[in-house]
Amino acid sequence: MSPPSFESKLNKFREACHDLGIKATHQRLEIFREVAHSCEHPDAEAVFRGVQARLPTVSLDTVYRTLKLLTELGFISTLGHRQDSLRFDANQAPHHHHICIRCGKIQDVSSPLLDLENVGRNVRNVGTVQSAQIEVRGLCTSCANRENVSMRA
Amino acid sequence: MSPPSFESKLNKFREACHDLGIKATHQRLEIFREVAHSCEHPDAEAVFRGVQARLPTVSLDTVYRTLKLLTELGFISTLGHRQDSLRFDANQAPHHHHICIRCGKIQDVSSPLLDLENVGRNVRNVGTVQSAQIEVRGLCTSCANRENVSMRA
DNA sequence: TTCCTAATTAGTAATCATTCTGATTTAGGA
DNA sequence: TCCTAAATCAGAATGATTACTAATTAGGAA
Ligand SMILES: [Mn+2]
Ligand SMILES: [Mn+2]
Ligand SMILES: [Zn+2]
Ligand SMILES: [Zn+2]
Repeated sequence: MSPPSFESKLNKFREACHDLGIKATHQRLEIFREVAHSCEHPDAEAVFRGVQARLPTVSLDTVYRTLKLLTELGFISTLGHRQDSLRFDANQAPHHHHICIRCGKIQDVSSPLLDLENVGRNVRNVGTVQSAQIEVRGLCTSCANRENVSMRA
Repeated sequence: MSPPSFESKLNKFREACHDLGIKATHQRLEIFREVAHSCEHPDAEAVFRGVQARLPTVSLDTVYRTLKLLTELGFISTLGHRQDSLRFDANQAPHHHHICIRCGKIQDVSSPLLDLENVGRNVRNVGTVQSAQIEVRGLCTSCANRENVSMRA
């Protein structure tokens, strides 16, 4: 099965807008088009520049709002995860991280799953490997427990 | 082998300062101590507050400068990437990324190495898994080629 | 101990991605 | 077509970070 065409995605987006009672504006459609047709993993500014060629008065704010909307609806996703500020780590052993999506707690995860040779074998065709890190997102045990308690109520 | 003690790391840092001709100030040592003794992956502000308890007149500027120094010297590392902007991806198939440390190019990497069940098994003790993403850093093929050419010169 | 200079301080300003504000436009149902 | 809430726009604000400034402190070689 080939990946769904952009046109079918666009129609899904129109439907979603209709279902949610939000407007399928030119801006929204063009912003989606811009991201969908890029293989560059563009940032908001790059999307803005691309869309500006077709909609000269589009505002950066609209680009940001629409990218957020598309992300929330699952039509696109973001790369990495945004935290409020840069964090520092004195643990220089190779390890990975579990980030709680509720409380923001970051815990170390060590795993033989991902050593550099193993990754290098998988990545050989795109480039060299200097470091690799897994970022796992989910609930930490205390947040997960709290969740369970409230579900039982 | 057990991880190197903080005292031995501290001595390495003192040596590095000596070798580089920079001063091993109280502030630098205390800031290193603060990060090294934290398991919380603190941000600059949190390090600042911690150090302030011992050095009431320390400045935030010094904390930032020292964290940067420690990172550049490889005594600590950073987590997340607050500097650059968020990037977006319309490829909704599960996949990972290779980020070129020279030119910033981001390429898709698909790998059976990391499916959610596999990760979940490894992470069970710290929490639940909602998503997981590998970020591999290294040189893209064109940057790696350029590197080779210049090494041959 | 002395001395030189790097480093620190307080305070302020610049930077840059992102978000907010308030006025204006527009999508799309009636 | 008309109408109105939703969306957009331009520009200002925000917040984390970095970078100044000029005066003061203090590391560490001699
Ligand atoms: Mn860690
Ligand atoms: Mn991708
Ligand atoms: Zn949590
Ligand atoms: Zn490259």
